[in-house]
Amino acid sequence: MSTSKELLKEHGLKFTENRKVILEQFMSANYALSYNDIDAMIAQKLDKVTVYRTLKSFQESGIIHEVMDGSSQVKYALCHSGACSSHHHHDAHVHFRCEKCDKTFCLDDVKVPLLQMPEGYKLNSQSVFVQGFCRKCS
Amino acid sequence: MSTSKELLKEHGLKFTENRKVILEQFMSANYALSYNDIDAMIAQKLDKVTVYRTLKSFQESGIIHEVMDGSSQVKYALCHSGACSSHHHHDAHVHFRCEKCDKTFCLDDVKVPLLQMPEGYKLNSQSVFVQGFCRKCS
DNA sequence: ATTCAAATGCAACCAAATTGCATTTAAGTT
DNA sequence: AACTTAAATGCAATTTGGTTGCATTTGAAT
Repeated sequence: MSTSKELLKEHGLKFTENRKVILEQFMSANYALSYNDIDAMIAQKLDKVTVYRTLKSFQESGIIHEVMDGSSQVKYALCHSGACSSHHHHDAHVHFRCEKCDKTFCLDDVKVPLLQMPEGYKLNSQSVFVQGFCRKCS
Repeated sequence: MSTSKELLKEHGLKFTENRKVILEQFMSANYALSYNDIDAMIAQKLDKVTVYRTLKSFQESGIIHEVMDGSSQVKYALCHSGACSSHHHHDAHVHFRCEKCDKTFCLDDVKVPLLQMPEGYKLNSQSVFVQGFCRKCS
């Protein structure tokens, strides 16, 4: 388990107080966070531009990855695979959105079978998004 | 193959000139369309509110379904299964986004494998989104 | 031809996210 | 420890994607 400082260093990012605070939100949550989630968690202490730019640099350096869950805001979650770096994400896991609590989780354990593409298509990456009720809400 | 008029009738929607025009864009395209795509195709002849509301009513009546492809705009594509109606979509197929031409296609033939959820999760729906190069761009 | 709910278009609005620019700060160098 | 500089930050303004309120028009059932 790295500290926020180590994690930033490992991905080539300068350590700042703001980045530490934002990164720790991800480390303490077990679900994907949107800008609004973060803004609420840090009690609106940071300018929104800073938060958005921080999310972008975290994503570009492979610390977090985008989670599509059909909501109007983009969400992000920590990359756990360790294999993520700049512009090379390795998140072949399943994203699960709970229809009751509206949280979206990364199910790192669920294996996604490799799909067979029709003739002529070349597959680079696949992502699976499922909905239902999470453990707490079932 | 239904005409646009028949298709609207079958889904309980009033036939209007605007709906005909918009629906025919979907029938002529083999890929998912965003508001901007449609606006360009019809040469900005309709108010954006009309287009957005038309898309919403098409979706709610089961004529088109939402396609998430990671782009900033929501896209839609015709429901081909025939099993779609109001608030009951049956689009268990794969969506494929081409990284070169940036079009997103419905691969109706590629079946989505049923995933095994971890203990405690209840699964309601699943959707698969893949990226790569399409037939034309390979 | 009449009727009326549904569809349309305009203006205004809202939410999410980005850009330009001046200021501050982290971290390497003397 | 002070110096330097590129990167990070914050404010204001803007852009983009989409929605709401309301008055007018239109499709299709009588």
